[in-house]
Amino acid sequence: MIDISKLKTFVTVADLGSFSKASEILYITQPAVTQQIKALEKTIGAKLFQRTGGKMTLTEEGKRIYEIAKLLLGSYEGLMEEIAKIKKDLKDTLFLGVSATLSEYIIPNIIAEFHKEFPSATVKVFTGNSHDVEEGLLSGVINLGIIERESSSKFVSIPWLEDEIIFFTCPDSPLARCECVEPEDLYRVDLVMREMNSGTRKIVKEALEKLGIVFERLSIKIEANSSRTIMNIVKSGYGASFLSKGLIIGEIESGCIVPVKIRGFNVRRRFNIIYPKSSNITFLASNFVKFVLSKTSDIVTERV
Amino acid sequence: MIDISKLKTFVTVADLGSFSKASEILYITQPAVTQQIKALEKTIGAKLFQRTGGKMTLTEEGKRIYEIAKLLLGSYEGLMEEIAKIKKDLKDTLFLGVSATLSEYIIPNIIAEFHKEFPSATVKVFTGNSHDVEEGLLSGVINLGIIERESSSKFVSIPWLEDEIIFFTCPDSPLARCECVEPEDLYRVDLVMREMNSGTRKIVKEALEKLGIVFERLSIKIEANSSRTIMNIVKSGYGASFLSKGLIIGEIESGCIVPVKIRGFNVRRRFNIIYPKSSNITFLASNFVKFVLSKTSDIVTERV
DNA sequence: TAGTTGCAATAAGAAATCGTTATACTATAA
DNA sequence: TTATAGTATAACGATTTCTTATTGCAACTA
Repeated sequence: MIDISKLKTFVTVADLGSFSKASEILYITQPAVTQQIKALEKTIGAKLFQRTGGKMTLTEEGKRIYEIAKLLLGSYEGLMEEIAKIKKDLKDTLFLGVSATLSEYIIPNIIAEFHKEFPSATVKVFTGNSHDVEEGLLSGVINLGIIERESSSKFVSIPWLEDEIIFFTCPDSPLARCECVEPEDLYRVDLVMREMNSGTRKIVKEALEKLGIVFERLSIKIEANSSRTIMNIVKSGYGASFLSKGLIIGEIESGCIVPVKIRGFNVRRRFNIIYPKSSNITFLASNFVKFVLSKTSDIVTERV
Repeated sequence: MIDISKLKTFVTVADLGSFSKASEILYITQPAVTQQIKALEKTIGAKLFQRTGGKMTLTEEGKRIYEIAKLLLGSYEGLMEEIAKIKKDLKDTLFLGVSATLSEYIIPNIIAEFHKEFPSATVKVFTGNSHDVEEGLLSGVINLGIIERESSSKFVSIPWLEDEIIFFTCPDSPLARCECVEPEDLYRVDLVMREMNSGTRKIVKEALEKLGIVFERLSIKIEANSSRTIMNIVKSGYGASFLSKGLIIGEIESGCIVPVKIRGFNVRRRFNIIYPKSSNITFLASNFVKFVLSKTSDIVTERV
């Protein structure tokens, strides 16, 4: 298979009429040029240059190859330009991998503000569970992840916002009148829950089991993978559910839903900003981290 | 510098959606495919494939590269086709390097007849002195040489026609009446000669010097590098000259010019068909040798 | 005519590349 | 859970392709 660099050498020699001059331009030694041309001539099966006299001139076959070689080198230039563009684009792009919960309340605002400060930057958000985010980070598809739990030792973790999971129902529900219910009362409530693999569901399950609840005995009548869907279901008068405080704080304040305390139930978790230890953090990603921490430092310190 | 084979691999993987399938088509192992794609991704600075799921699908960057890569591979195909054409053309072409003397009488007929037997062949004749022919053979520009003297040990020599150099003048000249002249008589004759580097001149000079003639004292009034010019000059009544018998046999028979013997002057030389020992003789060249020897075997054996 | 100079070819060794085998990892299917 | 298919990784060997050093050749110059 013919090498592009050999063709480049060939064209350069043809243009300059000299092996040694070509070697200077190509930053290789003259014997390397000789060898490359020789190799080309061998694969083509014809002399490409006339060695007679002071200048190297193309043979008839050399001329035929020259024309096509220039075309091919043109395509190659195009390829390299496209690669340069891609590199530039990627340098200006921040790929965020964010858990479903976060992507719905804090992150949109932060991205909007970040974009004001870095107008040339493009931010792309992948929403997925913690595992997806970690995988994306390792494969390089994602620059920065924000997940709801501690990550493995492969990642650098920066603790960020604290999040509280709240039990809530609609104002019409009998539960809404209680200040505080016992864990066992939950068996008598129709529950709306996040889907099986959800981090929220997992942490709620663990917390309830610590309080002696057999999770499987709860009457989970509806499952959904969207927090907003869940909230709307409860808001419209059906059952109760668990969600991050940040997601429902607006609705609580407007009185659409009512938070209910469960005795002994106190679930707080901290979101972590993570990136792989193995690869360096990108310029944009590091700026995003700085930006995010400065914007939320008051909240973080307040709750730690 | 990006390798064409890597691009070929990339496009194949993209088309098939699988590393292992691509490896089969490309006749390499699957790890080789992995490595090539990885190397590409490293130089481009972006993932080209999404590894999620059963199929390998192009990322956005992968798609951008894919389009250009196909263009480039197209140019490459064009290059390979042109190379194939060149190889075919060269296979059907015989490059002969022939001395000036020969190119004027024997060779044209032989080529014409050879072409009848090998109609698809193209024969190209370079006329030049022995040195030029040897150089052309070594550089590969010429496939077969026919020269007037023994060649160096770098070449295979096949003895061919014997040639005799004849002294002649025009019928009106006083010399024309002599059956045989003495070498010293030449000092009194105006001579027409081939140019300095001519093989004919060289061999005549040597032969005359053996007979005691000081070559520089001869009155060489006209020099020409064309045998035909020389013959025409003598034919038109001026002086005398030396030329190959084959070149003037027609004119002798028609009485336009008259051969004159010089006592002790007997110059015969044998043309040699030569090709480099280092490189193999081409198919066409070998057929040409066979053809030429069969056509002239009667003459050759007769004179050996 | 010999010596100098410029350029290409050759030789030999070092470094990089690339493909191979063997093996590990990771999903999906049974 | 195991089996299987497909990809990733590791290590080694072969090839390629540089490099430096040297030779060869031709043109120019004294």
